[in-house]
Amino acid sequence: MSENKIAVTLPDGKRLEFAGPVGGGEIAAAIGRGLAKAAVAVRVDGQVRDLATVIDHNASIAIVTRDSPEGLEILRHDAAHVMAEAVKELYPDTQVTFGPATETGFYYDFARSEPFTPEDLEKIEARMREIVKRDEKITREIWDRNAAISYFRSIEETYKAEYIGEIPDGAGISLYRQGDFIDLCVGPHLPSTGHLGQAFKLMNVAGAYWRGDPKNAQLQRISGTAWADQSELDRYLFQLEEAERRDHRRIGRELDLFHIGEEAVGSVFWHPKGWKLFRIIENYLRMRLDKAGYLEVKGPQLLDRSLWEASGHWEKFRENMFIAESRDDKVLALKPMNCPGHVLIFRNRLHSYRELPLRLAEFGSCHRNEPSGALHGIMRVRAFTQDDAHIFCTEDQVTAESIAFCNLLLSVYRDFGFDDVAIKFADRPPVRAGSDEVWDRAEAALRDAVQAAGLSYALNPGEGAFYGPKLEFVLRDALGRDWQCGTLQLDFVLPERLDASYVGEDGARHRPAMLHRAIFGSLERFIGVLIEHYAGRFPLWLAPVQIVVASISAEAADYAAEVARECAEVGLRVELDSGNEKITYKVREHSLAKVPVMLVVGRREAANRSVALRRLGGKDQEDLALGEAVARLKREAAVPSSS
RNA sequence: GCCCCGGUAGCUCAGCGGUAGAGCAACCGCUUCGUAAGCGGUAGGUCGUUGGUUCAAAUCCGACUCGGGGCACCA
Repeated sequence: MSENKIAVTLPDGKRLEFAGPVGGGEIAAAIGRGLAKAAVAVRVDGQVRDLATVIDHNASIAIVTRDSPEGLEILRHDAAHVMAEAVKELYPDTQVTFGPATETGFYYDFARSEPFTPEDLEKIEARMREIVKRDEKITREIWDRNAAISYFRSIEETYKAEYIGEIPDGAGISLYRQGDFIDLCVGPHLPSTGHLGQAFKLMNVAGAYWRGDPKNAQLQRISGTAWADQSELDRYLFQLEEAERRDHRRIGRELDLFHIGEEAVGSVFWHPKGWKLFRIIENYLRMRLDKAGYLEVKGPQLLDRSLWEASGHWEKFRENMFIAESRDDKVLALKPMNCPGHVLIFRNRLHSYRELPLRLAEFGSCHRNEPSGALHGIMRVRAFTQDDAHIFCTEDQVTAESIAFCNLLLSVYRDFGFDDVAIKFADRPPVRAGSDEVWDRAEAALRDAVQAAGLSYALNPGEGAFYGPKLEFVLRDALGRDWQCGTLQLDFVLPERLDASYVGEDGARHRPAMLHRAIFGSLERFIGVLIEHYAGRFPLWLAPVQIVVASISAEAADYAAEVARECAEVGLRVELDSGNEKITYKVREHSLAKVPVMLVVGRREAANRSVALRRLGGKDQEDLALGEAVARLKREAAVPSSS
């Protein structure tokens, strides 16, 4: 009898003994009633399992609750199953395929000849809520593989049958049953559909390929969001609204920064204020690059086909290049990248090892013929400006140059208010140029460098550039969203292909290593990120219009003009509003235009030669002498890292 | 590129078989006013383009185009 005893160890080290094999639910109940209620699964020796799992050996146990990360994932996965059940009830001719949890919810891909309409989504969501109320028990069953295949074939679920056919033979096939709905699934799942709760919402329908391959059938993906409770759901929905309010396309229009039109699909028409912002950012970075020992160059837009053939782009990326023809029948391409041009500049004369590292920088206009579906505002365009540079150096210098670059990049990001930066290391992709030996060296060198810089990184396997491994720098914005902007790529291939060399200490010619690097990636995209990060409320040094001087009545108009002149004289970007609107109207108008500072002047200020300084969104103003206000604003508007 | 949804005045949107409307913005007056919308008036649209159905199309159908949400892509 005593050998049947089961002892479980809880996360806090406490041990519980049971007379025999025991279910996860019973363990939770033994610990406490509250826990039993919140329990959705059990972790047995590190593996998350159904709550009903019977533990028949001594094990370390943790009860997974619905609000834990694992619990939430199970809940979302269940939401997908409940949705599939609802869809099968409402539209029995639909086939289910695959339906996982996502970061904020879940989706399920369905095969159905009729498209799902928004009204269908409402019906499906309503049916899901019913299924939750039915509180159907969810149970796990292990089937024989062939039995499972013929079962799914018999109910005309050909995708499921196909998928099971590819699961390796052996352990049996795990199925989950809830009500009349049976789905192939490894689990784990909630004890019953009632545990899902009602904090979910269907969001949209979209196309998705079976197994992500465009050659396969296109399925209909219904996605939703699901949370542990209603307040979490509400918070998420509010976040979505906030993201919409900050959408750079909306703010770009509201602040008159740029527009995008069908006359130039995928390109940006920069308006005066947007272009001012662009130039502020470009000049800031130019200043940083000058200080960091870069040399700015400018290469041609159109380059001959032969160069792209030599670089390898013609073979690998021609689909994405805009091709042009000259009148003497030469074929040229608009550059999609700056590197071949920089190599041509480098090898235009012989270089000594004493000149290395040589850092050639360019604000390079690049054109890439992106698929139409990929375009998105100014974030993903066909014509963009890279803050590109190529560092030609010896292999020995790679580490030091990489460290210097990482530090420069982090410092630049900080100046823009981004303190949270993640790094990914992308190693060799399946399709690549260069031998495995070269890749071994390149990957090792880059990894050494990032480690030497004292930075931690996550591996991003197979995502390197075709010519070399890369570091990707991902910044997190005010809404917690990630944006990949910066990159550092090590390349031993292109110098070889385009025959770049330098004369070494030994008098012989050597191949330089080449570091491709960008901090913003694309100026257009980075500006889009900035707009959303700041919700259009730029810090003073970035704001296209820093100050509006607004007069209260016509009497103060002359003085207002003088104030504006004083501001402009010290280099502040200022506009004058001495129109005959009421001050409340002016305050509202310039607040909506997100101008950081208003200097309000009326009869009183004109008499005292002072200004009332009002900050964007502020309630009260500060009365200052004109000279003091100007001096203070000038100080505040200083470009960071400029002194 | 693929699937679904959409395109009405500069912007936000109503109209959804009987021939185009509102608010804001613009323009013109009046108002000179102390911190997020003073008042009045005027002008503005071949309803994305194009073909079809109909006595009649912004409205129904097709194609194209642009945009949106995804998928795929992202050197």
